Amino acid sequence: MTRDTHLRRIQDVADEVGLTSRAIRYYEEMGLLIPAARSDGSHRLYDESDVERLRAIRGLRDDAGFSIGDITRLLEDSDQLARSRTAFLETESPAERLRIARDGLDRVDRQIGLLGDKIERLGAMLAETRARRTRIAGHVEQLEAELGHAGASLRPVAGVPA
Amino acid sequence: MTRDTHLRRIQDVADEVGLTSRAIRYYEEMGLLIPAARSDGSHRLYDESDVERLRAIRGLRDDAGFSIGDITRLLEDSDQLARSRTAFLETESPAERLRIARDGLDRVDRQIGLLGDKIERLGAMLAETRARRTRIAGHVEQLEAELGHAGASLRPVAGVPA
DNA sequence: CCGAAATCTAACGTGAACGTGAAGTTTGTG
DNA sequence: CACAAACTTCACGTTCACGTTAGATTTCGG
Repeated sequence: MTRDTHLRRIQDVADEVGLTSRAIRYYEEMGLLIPAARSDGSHRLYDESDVERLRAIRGLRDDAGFSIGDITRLLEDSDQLARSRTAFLETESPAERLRIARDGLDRVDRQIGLLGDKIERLGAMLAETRARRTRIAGHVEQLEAELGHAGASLRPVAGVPA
Repeated sequence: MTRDTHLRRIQDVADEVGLTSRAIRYYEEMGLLIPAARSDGSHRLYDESDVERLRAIRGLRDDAGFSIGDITRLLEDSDQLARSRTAFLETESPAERLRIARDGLDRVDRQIGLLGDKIERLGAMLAETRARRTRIAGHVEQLEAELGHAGASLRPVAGVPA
């Protein structure tokens, strides 16, 4: 099971995912991730799953605007899901499997709910903004028609006083 | 033009929009809004447009997760749009009107871009999560079928050892 | 007009999310 | 193996977005 475990150091990883090394250490302090390994000295060493986790953290922070606390809870749910998956595969009892799967379903449903709510509210804002755009675009079109669609160079129009 | 100018005090407004009075004063410090008036003493007095502006601020903060700095820029664009609208209505020159309308179009397009990007990235996250949900739901369904869809009360199934 | 409640300004306090040294250790390279 | 670059662990500093007194007005109900 020991893979081509290509381990990387902190600054390397930080550069790739767009975080600072300090931020990564901070997330570790907050319990968001533990590096896959440490060197003989004690330098942090990250594997590819760590990198993906950091990418997810950055996405949730920058794109979704979630706080570190929110992210902690979301990832805890994800982690529990992963553990559930392992437990699921290791048990033979269908009843136990069902219980685990149902628990997992609840967790993803919570995540979907959070994301969905956020998207919905943002969508409402976007709709309002688009409505304004439509009105303005209408003005522009009509005026361009009146002016004979003269590009950026506007020449005076007969009958209109300066 | 002097309307039924129903002016309200800060705590009243704060309660309605779901902010604290301190937060409202802070937004004023940051230049986000100036109350419609002040009393003979110097208590802040807000009109309905102020209330709507505060509601917008709260939405951008809580729903979209924008920083106060982001919100400042977004509202500056909106304000410029409003001023453009006034200027638009007050000028007779079609050329000038077109220039104003085109400027407005650029501004709403920027806003739409910001919101759209955010929604798109959130949508990608949601899609991933939904995909996971589908897999888990499949497990649940299959297991429920195997178990004869016994609800929450699980009774032992013949042939399955404890 | 008077007292309680609300608001004012001004200033300091706070939690989150890191930034920024300092001082010592580890690692890769010539 | 020498040595600079990268890393380590503290620990204090900073910015943002307000919270929290403090002390002085102002407003409102009776």
